[in-house]
Amino acid sequence: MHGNKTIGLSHLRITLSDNFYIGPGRADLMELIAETGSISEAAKRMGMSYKRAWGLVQVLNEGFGAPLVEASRGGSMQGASLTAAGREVLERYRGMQEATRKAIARDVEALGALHGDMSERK
Amino acid sequence: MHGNKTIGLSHLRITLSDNFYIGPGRADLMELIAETGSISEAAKRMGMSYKRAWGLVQVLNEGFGAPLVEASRGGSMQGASLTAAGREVLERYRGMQEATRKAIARDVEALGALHGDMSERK
DNA sequence: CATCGATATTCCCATTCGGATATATCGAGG
DNA sequence: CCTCGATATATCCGAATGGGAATATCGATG
Repeated sequence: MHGNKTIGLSHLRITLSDNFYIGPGRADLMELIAETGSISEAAKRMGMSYKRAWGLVQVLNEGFGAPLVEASRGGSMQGASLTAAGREVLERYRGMQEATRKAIARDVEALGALHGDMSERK
Repeated sequence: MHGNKTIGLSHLRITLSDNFYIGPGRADLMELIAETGSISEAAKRMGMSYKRAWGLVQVLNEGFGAPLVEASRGGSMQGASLTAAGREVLERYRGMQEATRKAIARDVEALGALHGDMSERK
């Protein structure tokens, strides 16, 4: 019928300071790092290069006051994971996404209906 | 003291279909067009080139089913304004921004406190 | 029918962003 | 002390973005 893109909230960015914000891409990356225990594997699943993912990790660690991602190399313990702060940031962000979806549901529906009416008539 | 960037919700994007979304930049541009009655003046106030503003107007008019911005040239009636649909989209978007701010206020504060604790100790 | 102001449109170019790739580094374990 | 897998890092390059500027177009008005 029509496309498969998500309708509704697509980008929610929260700015915490001049040099730090958390948005959907960074949150997804953090979640995948937590799931896979690896920056490179998370990057692969996000469809982005390791370089970009690594750059984002730098931003996450340097922008926030404390590191959000912990990475270690060498031996069999190598890999990456979220710090306690990282887990909290991610959890809070997911919560805000959900709260936002609920808060704007009616408006989204109204806009969707308006958009539908307008574009239906081809 | 510190920077002057807005803390909290900074980007809210709502996707209505595969080829249309409304975000803060587009909303601001629409608002300025409504205020000034001119694409070029709105562009100037947004600090962007007319070319870019005009491109955004194209997107707004072609992505949504119906035009959101109406422009006319020639004579003394030249200028631009929002259509009824445009006004409604803008109004709804502003409402969603406000609803979102309220919905996430507690989380933002909590994150801000966490961030503050973390970055305070230099 | 010339003027005027804002829209409409195109061309060229600097900057940015990120992918691809290659290489270096680390350190537990065989 | 060599291997291995994942992190860390630099270099090169193509695509996309958007600005600046030049030009064309429109049409009410005088």
